[in-house]
Amino acid sequence: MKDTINKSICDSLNKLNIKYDEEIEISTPKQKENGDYSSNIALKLTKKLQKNPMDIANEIVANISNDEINKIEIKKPGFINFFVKKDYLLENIKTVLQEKENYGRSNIGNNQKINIEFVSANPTGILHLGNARGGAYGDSLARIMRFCGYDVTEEYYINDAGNQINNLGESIKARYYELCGKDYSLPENGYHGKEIIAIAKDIYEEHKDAYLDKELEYYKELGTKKLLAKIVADLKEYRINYDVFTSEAAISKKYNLLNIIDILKQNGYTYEADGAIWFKCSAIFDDKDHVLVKNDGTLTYLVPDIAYHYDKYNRGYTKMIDILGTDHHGYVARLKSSVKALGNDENKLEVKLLQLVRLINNGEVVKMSKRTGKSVTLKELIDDVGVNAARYYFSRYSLDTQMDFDLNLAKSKSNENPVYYISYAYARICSILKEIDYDAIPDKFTTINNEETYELLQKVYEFPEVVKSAALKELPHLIANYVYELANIFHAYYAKNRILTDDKKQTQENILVIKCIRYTIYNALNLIGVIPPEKM
RNA sequence: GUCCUCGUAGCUCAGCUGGAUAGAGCAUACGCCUUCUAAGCGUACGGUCAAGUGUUCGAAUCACUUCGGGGACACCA
Repeated sequence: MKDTINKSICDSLNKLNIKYDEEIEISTPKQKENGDYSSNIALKLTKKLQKNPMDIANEIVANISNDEINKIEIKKPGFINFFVKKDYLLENIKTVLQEKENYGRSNIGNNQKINIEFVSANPTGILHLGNARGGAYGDSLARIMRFCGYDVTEEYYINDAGNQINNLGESIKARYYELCGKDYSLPENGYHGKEIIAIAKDIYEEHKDAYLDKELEYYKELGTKKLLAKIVADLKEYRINYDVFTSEAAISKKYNLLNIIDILKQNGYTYEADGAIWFKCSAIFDDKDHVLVKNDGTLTYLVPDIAYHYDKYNRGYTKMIDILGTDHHGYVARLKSSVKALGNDENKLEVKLLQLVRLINNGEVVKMSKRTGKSVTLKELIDDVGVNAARYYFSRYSLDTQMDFDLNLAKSKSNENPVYYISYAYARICSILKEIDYDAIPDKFTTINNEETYELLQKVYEFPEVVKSAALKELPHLIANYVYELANIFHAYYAKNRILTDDKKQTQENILVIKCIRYTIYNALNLIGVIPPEKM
């Protein structure tokens, strides 16, 4: 419908010989008396034409003729308001019923290759709340973009090398020795999570003290393997299924990290100082240089990360999205610098920063830390409130809102989570359809004529646009909010209108209408990883 | 100290490439179940959009300043 109005305005402008290069904005007014659609084109043209906007609006309107439009009004500063015939809404019912679970799908992505890397938590512990947020965002975005015709790869980067894995190994070893009654102190930066103790216990139960002479390497490998398996299992339960897991160790093998440093050197972005090799990233985007090779000859974390992104670039994506916590924000400039220093286009790499989730316990902020093991795990969250509630909860806010999370409150109030409100609408529809179902699509709808139904259908009609907008702006929460609003309109409609009536034709058409709602709710929820129940 | 980010109703948040009277939910008060699920619907109450200045036909939205919350500033990752 917007297209039709857009075209009408364009035609009118042509007739008037007015040139307007930007896209004409057509919006849907909040107040009903301001029409179904509205344009501010006259206001935009005031400066250019040096004329009163009301006069411009009048001229434009005088040159519009379109039989899909009922009437056009011009309001105060110069808005042009369109009141349109509702036939397109009835036509859209047919579209929804034909497209079913594909309603809302589009091909704006044109098969572009997109890589979304998210969570990527080190395998030194299990996933916690912050990962739940990043996970919900990344996976929902992937689903939305796929629905819009992008070729999306969901990727997890495993930091399975370096210092923190040494610490992991040491931590497990220490716990194992403890169980064997031997003394072995936990490293200063050791991990204190329950899962670490559990791994040590497993070793002890299986081998008693026979493994005391095992090398550190054994503990490292075993720990990484077990924790990663746990992470993957938790993610799967959270309805995230990655396409690719890339391991830091594998990247190091593939590229020989020294070669990466050599390329940086050849491009003139390194220098030596204090016995270390530095990355001259301040010459690009960063405000400080950083060390690549420490004076003891070992590499910093930066090198494998640079190699990893180099590898991603080699895989030919048109866009790569990294989702990181705001605590990594200083890292972005470094990373982008490295991309550019290696001769790649840094604009293809987009870094999304999510505000960290603060955990509240008994009214006090708890510092979450994997090292100390103080946090709420993803698994606990899922077990306590369910996947649907958790996914919805984290999908409904934009990434830059700071969230306080109170697990007790979340548990006690889980019924207040809007996901139940939406599910309830879905279940109500399913329940009616269990009574009577009807499939045949009529050529013409003859019984639909009340405002609530049109409002409902209008919302359904907007769904594909909302999906596109969510994909382009990379904002999954638009979907979460949309489907809530749809449920809201449905509940109001349901309260006022009987769906099963004495009139057969009317009942049939009502059934078709609520089926549209059902498909739309289902498709929308599916995009944010929520599966609505048919019964509540 | 430098940089980033956030500040909208009592609470949790939408709205942000500038548009018309700033929206929901929760909480509070009051209504609505003989009929398809009351996990629902409706009404009321609630706002100097942190403060200020600027940009312009028009600012919650953009720019600058100030104040407040959070975060980052390692030869840790």
